[in-house]
Amino acid sequence: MKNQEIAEIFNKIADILEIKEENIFRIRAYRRASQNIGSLTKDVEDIIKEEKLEDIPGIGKDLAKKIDEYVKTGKMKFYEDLKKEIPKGMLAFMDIPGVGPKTAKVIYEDLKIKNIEDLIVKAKAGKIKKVFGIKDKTIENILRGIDFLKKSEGRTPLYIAMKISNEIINELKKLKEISQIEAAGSLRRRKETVRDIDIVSASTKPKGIMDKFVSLPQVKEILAHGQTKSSIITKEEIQVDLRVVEPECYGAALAYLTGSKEHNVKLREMAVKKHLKINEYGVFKVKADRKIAGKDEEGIYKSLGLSYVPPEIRENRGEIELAIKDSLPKLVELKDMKGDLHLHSEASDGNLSVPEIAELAKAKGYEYIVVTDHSKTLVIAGGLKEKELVLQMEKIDALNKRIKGFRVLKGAEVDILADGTLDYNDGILKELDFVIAAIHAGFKQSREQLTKKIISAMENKYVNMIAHPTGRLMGVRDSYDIDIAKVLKAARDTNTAVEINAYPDRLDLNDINCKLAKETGVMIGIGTDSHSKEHMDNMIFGINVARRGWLEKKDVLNTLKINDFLKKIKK
DNA sequence: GCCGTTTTCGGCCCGACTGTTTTCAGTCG
Repeated sequence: MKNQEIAEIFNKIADILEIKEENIFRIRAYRRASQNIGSLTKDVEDIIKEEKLEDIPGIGKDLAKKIDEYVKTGKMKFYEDLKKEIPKGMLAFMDIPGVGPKTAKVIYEDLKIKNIEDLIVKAKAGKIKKVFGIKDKTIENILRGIDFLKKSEGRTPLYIAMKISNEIINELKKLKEISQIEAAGSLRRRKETVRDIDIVSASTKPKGIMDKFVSLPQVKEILAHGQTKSSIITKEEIQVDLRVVEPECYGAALAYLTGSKEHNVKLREMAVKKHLKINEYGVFKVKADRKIAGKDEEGIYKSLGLSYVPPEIRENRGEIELAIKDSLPKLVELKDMKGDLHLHSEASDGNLSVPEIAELAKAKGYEYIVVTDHSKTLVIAGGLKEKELVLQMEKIDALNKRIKGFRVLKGAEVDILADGTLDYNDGILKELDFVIAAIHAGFKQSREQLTKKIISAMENKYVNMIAHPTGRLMGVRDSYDIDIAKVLKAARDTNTAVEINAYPDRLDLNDINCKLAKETGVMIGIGTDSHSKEHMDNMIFGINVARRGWLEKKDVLNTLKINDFLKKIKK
C-alpha cells in the first residue's frame, strides 16, 4: 500500500511550498490531500484501477495525476524538482517545535547554519544573536525544541500519557473554583500515541487555576503562562496545555480542543454555509451575533444539525457525513465484552495459574476466557510440548466441572513456522476449543512469503484467529511487510477472526486496518495477550482501537455470549 | 490546488501566546 508514502510526500511538498511563500491555499490543499490519503482504508492502487481517484475529497485533476505518476513510476517529478530548490537542512529545521518556515529560512540563509548539529553548537557558543527577529529568547526556545525532538521523538504512548493526565487533573480538581475539567485532544480521541496533553476546564476565576497549574510538582518547565492558557513540560518530557473557559463555553472549548483539526475544519466549513461561526466559545449566528450553543458538546453538534460524534472517530474519515444522516455506528464499549481471547498461564511464559486467571476474569464480569499458551517451537517463552498441552486440557476440563457460570476454553497460540506450517498437527489442534495462530520469527521474509504464510494458516480448518497480525512493537520494530488487504479478504473467506491485540505496545491491528477489516467483513477478536494480573486490565486499550476503527458490538467476536460465540467460530 | 443550493472565478477556519519590530508576525493547535 503506497498510501502513507504519498501522504508523506504531499506533506513535504506543503513544507517546501511554505518556505517558498507560495499561495497559502495551495499549501493547504496539499496538507488536506496528505491527510485524506493517509487515512484512506482502501489501497490507492485499487482506486486508480477503478478510476476513482478524483472521488477522494481534496483530490482534483492535478493531484490525481501526481498520485498516478507515483504509483506507476515510483517517483513524482514535481516533488523531485521541488526538493532541489530547498536545501535538506532547512526542511529539517521545521521539525523543531516552535520553528516554522520563516524561522527555518532565516537560520539557514541569514545565519548560514546548515544542519541541526551546527545549530546547537553555534547557539550554545552564543554565536547567533544579531539577526532581525531572532534574539536570546528565540534561541533558547529553539534549543529547547531540539532537545525535546531528540529525547522524545515527539510522541508518547497513550497509556503513559493517560497516567500523567489523570494525575494532573486529580490535583487540579481540588481547586474549588473549577466546575468541570477533563482531557481533550488526541488523548481524548484515544490515539495510540500523543504529542501533548490538552486539558480543558470551566471556571469563572481562571487566574488561580493558571497559577496552580504552572506550580504543580510535575512541572519541569513553564513554556507559557497566560490569563486563560498555559503550557508546561512535565518531568516525563511531555507537554501539557491547560485552557480555562467560562462554564457557558465549556462544551465549545472541549469540542474545539478535542479535534481532530481536520474534523473541526470540516465543522467550521459547514457552519459558514449555515451562516454560523464556531470558535472555542460557542456557535454563533453571524448576522445577529447571537450565541446558540456552547455549554455542552451535544448542543454544538445539534446546532449544526448533526448527531453527537464520539471523540474516537473525530478524524474526518466520513463520520460527519454519517452524523448528518443520523447513522453513525454505535461503537463497542468495554462493558460489551464477554470474554478475553488471549491469555498466557504459568504453563508457558505467564505468571498466573489457570484457576487464578479464571477467577480474575470472572470478577471482571466475563463469561469465558481462552487460555492460549505458546506452542513448542517458541522455547524462549516456555512453549508447550504436545504432551504438556494434553495435560493442560485435562486440567481445564476438571476445572470447568468445579466452577459455575464461567467457562475456560482450551486454546493455544500456535506458531506459524518459517515454511508456513503450524507448530502442532491437526490431531491435537482439533481437540482445542479456540486456536490462535501467530508469527513470532522470520519477520524479514518477503512480503509475498509472509502474506502467504498467514493465509495458509487461516486456511487450516482449526485456526480461529490470527494474533497480532502485523507484528509491530511500538518503539522496537515496525510492522512486518504483509499485504493486509489480501490477508483480510482471506480471513473473511475462511471465517477466521483477526485480533486486536490490546497489549499497549502492540495495538495490532491498528485503527485504520481495523476499519478496513470491518469494511471487508472480517470478524475481530480482542485479546489482552496477558502474562500477569495487571495485563488483564489492558482490554480497554483494545476497545480504544476498536472504537477508533468504527467497530460496533456486532463486529467483535468476544462480545458474544458463550453459546453464540461457539456457534460463530469455525469448526 | 480544490470546489460549487450565490459561483467554472474567487473564494478557501479561528484565536491565544510569545517575542520583539511598540502594533504585529510567527507558530501552534
